[in-house]
Amino acid sequence: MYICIVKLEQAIQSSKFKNEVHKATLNILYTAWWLKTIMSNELKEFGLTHEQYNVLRILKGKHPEQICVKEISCRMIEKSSNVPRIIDRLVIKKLVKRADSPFDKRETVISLTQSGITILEVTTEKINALMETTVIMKSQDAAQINMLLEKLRGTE
Amino acid sequence: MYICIVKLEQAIQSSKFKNEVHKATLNILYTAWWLKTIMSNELKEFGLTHEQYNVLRILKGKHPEQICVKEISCRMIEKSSNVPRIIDRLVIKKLVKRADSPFDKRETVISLTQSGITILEVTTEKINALMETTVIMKSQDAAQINMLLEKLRGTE
DNA sequence: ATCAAATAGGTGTATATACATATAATATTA
DNA sequence: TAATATTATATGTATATACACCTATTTGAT
Repeated sequence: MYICIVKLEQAIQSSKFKNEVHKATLNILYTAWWLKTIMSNELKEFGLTHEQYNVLRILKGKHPEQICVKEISCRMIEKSSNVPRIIDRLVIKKLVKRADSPFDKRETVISLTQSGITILEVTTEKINALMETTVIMKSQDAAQINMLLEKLRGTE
Repeated sequence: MYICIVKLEQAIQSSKFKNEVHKATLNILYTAWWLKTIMSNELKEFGLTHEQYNVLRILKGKHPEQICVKEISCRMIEKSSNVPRIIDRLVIKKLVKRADSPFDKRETVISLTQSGITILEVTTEKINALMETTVIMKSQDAAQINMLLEKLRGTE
């Protein structure tokens, strides 16, 4: 328990927390940064950013279906990401392609290209392997975190 | 328990998680985004960003002592923030001031101005009030989250 | 004492976030 | 049906993130 308390303190060089709830918010923010940094490090090798990877993952989930920009936005972890511009960069790299929607001319529909599929498979395998060695967590503890975080967010 | 499972699924419109650990990483990333959004919303009223607020808080912790840029960087929640430029904007708003270090001419030391102190007091009070109504969490649950997150990060 | 290495801070560039606005297409409703 | 509101996407601007590189200063080794 003492070691745990030390850790966030070391990370942000501070030990003055108003209370456990305040410390938990800082701990969540710090842990998210830590996770993103680890993943981005791995993605860098493939010229992908964390957000670009998130978009590719979302497209994979429905592949070979095409998905409109709006639907991708809804599924993003960070909602305020500017999806059209992330797509711009993926199009330049030929990992996704844009097309007009046949149903609604306002919509642009996006789908993975073959090289998008390939890069996604390789990176996902790499990231999964990395996560297994870096994020050491029992399934039971993970379930506990899931429960507590969702309790924390309450009704939203 | 069922409600909890639904929540992240709703947030990112997905229910396909490899396992509880994978779900936990997404839950942490999403919850951090959620927390930042709530806080930024409140800070917006004062023309501050989340990161600018973080720098002001760090300066407050040592006030009236001056702190060098490097030390501020070490204490940031998001380590890769570009502190010199965040300070640029705080200087323009006259919330902090720069000075040469008397000990090491490479260093720039930063301190809060009176209006920096004032804005920090007002915003902190606002954010604390907001957190108390938004982040509904028992001290015991918070302690549990702290323990689990630090366990997850392992040895770093 | 001098030179090489390390350190602190700043700057440049690409990408992302946050927010406002613009534009075209669709839906609504008077 | 014509006029209006809404929706989907794109774009513009300020700030932040990520990373490389530059300069001045200090440290350390010989």
